[in-house]
Amino acid sequence: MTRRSRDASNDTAATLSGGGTINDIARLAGVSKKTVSRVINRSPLVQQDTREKIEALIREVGYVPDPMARGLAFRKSFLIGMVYDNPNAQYIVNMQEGALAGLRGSGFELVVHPCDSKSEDYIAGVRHFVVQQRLYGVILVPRVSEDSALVEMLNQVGCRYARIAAVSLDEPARMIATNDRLGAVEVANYLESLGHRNIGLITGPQRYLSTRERSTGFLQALSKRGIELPATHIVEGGYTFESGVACAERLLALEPRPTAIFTLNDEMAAGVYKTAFKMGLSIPDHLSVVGFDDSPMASRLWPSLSSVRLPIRDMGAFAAAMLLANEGDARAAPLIAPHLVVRESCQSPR
Amino acid sequence: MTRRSRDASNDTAATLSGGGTINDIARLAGVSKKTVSRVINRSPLVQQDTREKIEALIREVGYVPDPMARGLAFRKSFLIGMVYDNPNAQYIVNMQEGALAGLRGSGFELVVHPCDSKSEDYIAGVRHFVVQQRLYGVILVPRVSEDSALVEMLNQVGCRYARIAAVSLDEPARMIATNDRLGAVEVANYLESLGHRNIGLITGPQRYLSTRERSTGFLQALSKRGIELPATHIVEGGYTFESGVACAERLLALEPRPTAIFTLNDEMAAGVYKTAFKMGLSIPDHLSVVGFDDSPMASRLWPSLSSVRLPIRDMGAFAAAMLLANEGDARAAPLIAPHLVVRESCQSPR
DNA sequence: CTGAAAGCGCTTACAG
DNA sequence: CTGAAAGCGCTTACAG
Repeated sequence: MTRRSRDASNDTAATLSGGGTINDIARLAGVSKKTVSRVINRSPLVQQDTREKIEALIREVGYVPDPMARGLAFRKSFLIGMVYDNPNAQYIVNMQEGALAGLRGSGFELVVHPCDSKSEDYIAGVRHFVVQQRLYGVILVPRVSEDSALVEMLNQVGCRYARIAAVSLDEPARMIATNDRLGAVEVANYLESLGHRNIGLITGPQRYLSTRERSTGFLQALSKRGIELPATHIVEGGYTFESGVACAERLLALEPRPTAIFTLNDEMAAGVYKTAFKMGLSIPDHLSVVGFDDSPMASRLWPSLSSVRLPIRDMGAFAAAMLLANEGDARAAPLIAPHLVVRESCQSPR
Repeated sequence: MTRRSRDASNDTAATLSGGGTINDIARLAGVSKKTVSRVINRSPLVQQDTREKIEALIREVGYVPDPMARGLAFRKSFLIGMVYDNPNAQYIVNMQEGALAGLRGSGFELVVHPCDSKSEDYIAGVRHFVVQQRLYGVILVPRVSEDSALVEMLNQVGCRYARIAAVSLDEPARMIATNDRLGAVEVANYLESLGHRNIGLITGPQRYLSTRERSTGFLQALSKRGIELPATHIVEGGYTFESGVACAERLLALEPRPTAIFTLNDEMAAGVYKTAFKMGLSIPDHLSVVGFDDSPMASRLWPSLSSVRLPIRDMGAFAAAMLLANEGDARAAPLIAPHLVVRESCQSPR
């Protein structure tokens, strides 16, 4: 009889559950399933040798607890959601990979939720997602991470979250600040050190936190080195290619013409390239350009574009680890530092 | 008493389950929970008016069945996996969006699983993912979709799948063929109609199905129009930017120099741009270029790159719908047709 | 067409 | 430190 049920559970193992149930382990170990449960959940209330015996058995049988059964009993799933409205595909994919790396070995999986933060009812959509799936927690990617109404809803339904944003917006244990400002400072120092004095800046929409942080960092650092950009040299784009083209047309019509342009993302930098080429200006001979994001395109443009890189994968891994940490263990993420990747798009003005 | 429990279940609704349990609905409707279960699962064995009453109640209360409880009883989760090793981030993000669109309203969610198909044990990784989560099904994206060992494992563990590949590799109900060949035919006809006769082709690795399909379509279509490419004009790249640079150097050293180059992805087309510019060749004046993928970069390059676009979002939606369909309803996806997006990178040879 | 019983594989709450 | 009972919210298998 015991034999029969073992065989049965092994057959099951081959096609369904991947190593029997908690009952199989309990029977094999000669303990109650509650004790096995304690081992699974790392309760300290298990005798050392009992624990080791059970752990060996679990490995041997290849037993993995069923997340749905655990979730049903816990009233929380073993799923982490990633909520995003970021149009930068590489950003999303890198973040996913990082999050999964942070989840590795925990039995948690990542479920994705793209959304449109401009639609009125996107918060209701996220709410439904979180509540129905009883998500353990969610990772909030810019720009949804900046939406306090979203965060309020999550607090209301009791869902944990980790916010990723250009600067800290929340308590450290729920926040990953990417310090975009530091990246922009590095660009300012780089351009100044090359000898540029007549510099143009193309920003994103001012309602974006990233825009405000990057602009502030850039302008303050220039100012610290004695360079004040006149208002004519700062134009607001829309983080799109087309807006980059249009803003570059305005900047490059100035007299004297700026010798360098910093765009707050790579999309707009590509737009600057287009305008410069159309005007017969060579990069970096006549114009130096720096972007932000280090998108795949940056190294494909010709000449290749110097750009600020954020450690997106690491950010995703920290965010995931933060969500899994116990309340007590939770600590702030280490300092995230963006850095400028120098390529071929800049030189000293002539 | 009835009142009290209603209130209680509403409190719960606010923070946890989003609208009570099956028992609440059953009590309110004055039926057994089994009958409610039949309504949820669209069983025909329910009287029309009973069904309507229950459906109204479900809407009113905002009841949504707990996927973990259902999954535990069904022995299958309400999760669809997406398994990929494709380095094209935009492809992945579009596919995710499409899959989610196909899943909308079904109560299913999408869980992602990037992997490295070059590593020896990636199949074990996918197996663990599928078995532990008891996935309902998986979407297989190129190139993992081409791996018959992966598919064999999935059949062995009894997991449904939908494969996306350049050409049909499986029974129609499990396959979404993207007909890459048709896209390449269109490019051949386009270049020939512009008057190009001396054409270069940069392929991907021959072990990739997409490469074989695209190459075949292109060469056959040219042949049909009386153009036979000599072996010197066909070079094998690695689908990378760098390989595009190197292959272009070889092609552009030929005498007479080709007037057009077709690269089997956009990454390599960007490499051709770089080589052409370095040699002082202007695009499209001296050289016409066509890519494949219609990546975001295609429209950002200067001049913008003509490229073949696949309806990736739709493919994802079809794949998801296919997985949810019952065995009987399952039917082949409609014909997927890639098409050439014409931009500024080609003109007649002079 | 409808329902009472048993069970999916875990955990919590309570004893000991 | 360990376990028996009850329960998480559903479904299957069996009756009627």
